[in-house]
Amino acid sequence: MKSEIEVFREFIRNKGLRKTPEREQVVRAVFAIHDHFDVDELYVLLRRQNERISKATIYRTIPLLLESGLIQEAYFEDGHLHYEHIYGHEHHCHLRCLECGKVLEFTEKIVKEVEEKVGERYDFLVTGHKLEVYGHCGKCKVHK
Amino acid sequence: MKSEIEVFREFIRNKGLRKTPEREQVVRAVFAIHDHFDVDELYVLLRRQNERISKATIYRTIPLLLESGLIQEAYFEDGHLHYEHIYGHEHHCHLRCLECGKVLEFTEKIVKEVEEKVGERYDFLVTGHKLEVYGHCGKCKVHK
DNA sequence: GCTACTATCGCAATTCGTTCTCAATAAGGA
DNA sequence: TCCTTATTGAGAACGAATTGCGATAGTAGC
Repeated sequence: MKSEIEVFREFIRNKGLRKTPEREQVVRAVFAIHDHFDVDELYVLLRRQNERISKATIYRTIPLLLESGLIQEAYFEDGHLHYEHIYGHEHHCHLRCLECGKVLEFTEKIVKEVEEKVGERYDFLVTGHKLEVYGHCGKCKVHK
Repeated sequence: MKSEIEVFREFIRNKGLRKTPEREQVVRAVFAIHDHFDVDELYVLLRRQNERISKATIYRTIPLLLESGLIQEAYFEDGHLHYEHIYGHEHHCHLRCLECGKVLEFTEKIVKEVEEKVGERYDFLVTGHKLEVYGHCGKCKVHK
C-alpha cells in the first residue's frame, strides 16, 4: 500500500500542480494527528515544529487533501469544520455526546446497504456517506 | 397535535422567557419555508413581509428553536449553517449531489436499528442521528 | 389598568474563521 | 542555467455570527 505522501505526490503530479515542501508538511501533520483536527490545530502543530508556514497555505492545501481522498470533513462545530484523515483507515461513523461533546467512532456495515438502496431508488451514483448518531453518553446520562 | 407556535409558546413559558412578536414571526417564517433555509433567507422573507426585524434577533432566536426541537441543523455549506424545521415531520436523511449541489430527502428505517445497536454497544442514550449520503445524481453522472 | 423591573429589541461595533491580494520566491520544463 | 508562472507569506478584506448598549416593551405585582 502506498504511503499517504506518495498518494499525495501522485495526485499533485496528475493535476499538474507543483510539489512544495509546505504542502508536504501539511500532509505529514495531518497524518501525525490520530484524531479529528481543525486548521488551527494543524497550524499550531506545524509552528511548534518550527515550520514557517502560513495559515493561508494550510487553507489552500485542505481542498487538495479532500480531493485526493486523504481526508474528509468530519463535522462542523465551534464555528468551523473539523476533519479527519481517512486514507488507510476503514470507513467509520461518529457517535457524539450532546453534553460533554465527546465523539466516538464506530463501524456499521448495514449503512453500506442503505447507500446501495438509496442510490438505486433515486438514480444516484453513490460515493459515500456521513452518519452521526448523537445522544447522551454513559457518564452524562446519569445526571438526568 | 399542537401547532408549532403552541409548542414554541410552551417552551418559552417553561424557560421563563418572554413571548414577543419578533420571536413568533421567526417561528412562522421557519414553518412557512418548506425546505432547508439559512438565516439570511429568513431575514429576506420577513423583510418582504414588511416585518421590521433585525438579523441579530433571528440569530438569537435560532438556539431557542433548536432547543425546543422545532428545527435542527441540516448541513454546513457556503460558509454558513442551513437548518430545517422538523416538528411534525417524519425524520429523514439527505442525499446530496456533489456536482450540482442538489439535496434530496429520503427515509430509511434501518437507520433506526443502527441507532439502537450502537447505543447499546457504547452505553449511549441515543436521541437521534444525521445521515447524509452523497454522490452524483442522474443528470450529473452522465457527463463522466 | 398602572407601575416598576428587566428581558428583549435594533443597530452598530466586534470577533473570528476563511478568502483574497500582491509582491517575492521557487518549482520545474526548456 | 534560465524563464515562466504556480505558490508562498503577510496582512487586508470579507462574511457569518456574536455582543454591547441605549431604547423599547413584556409581564408580574399592586
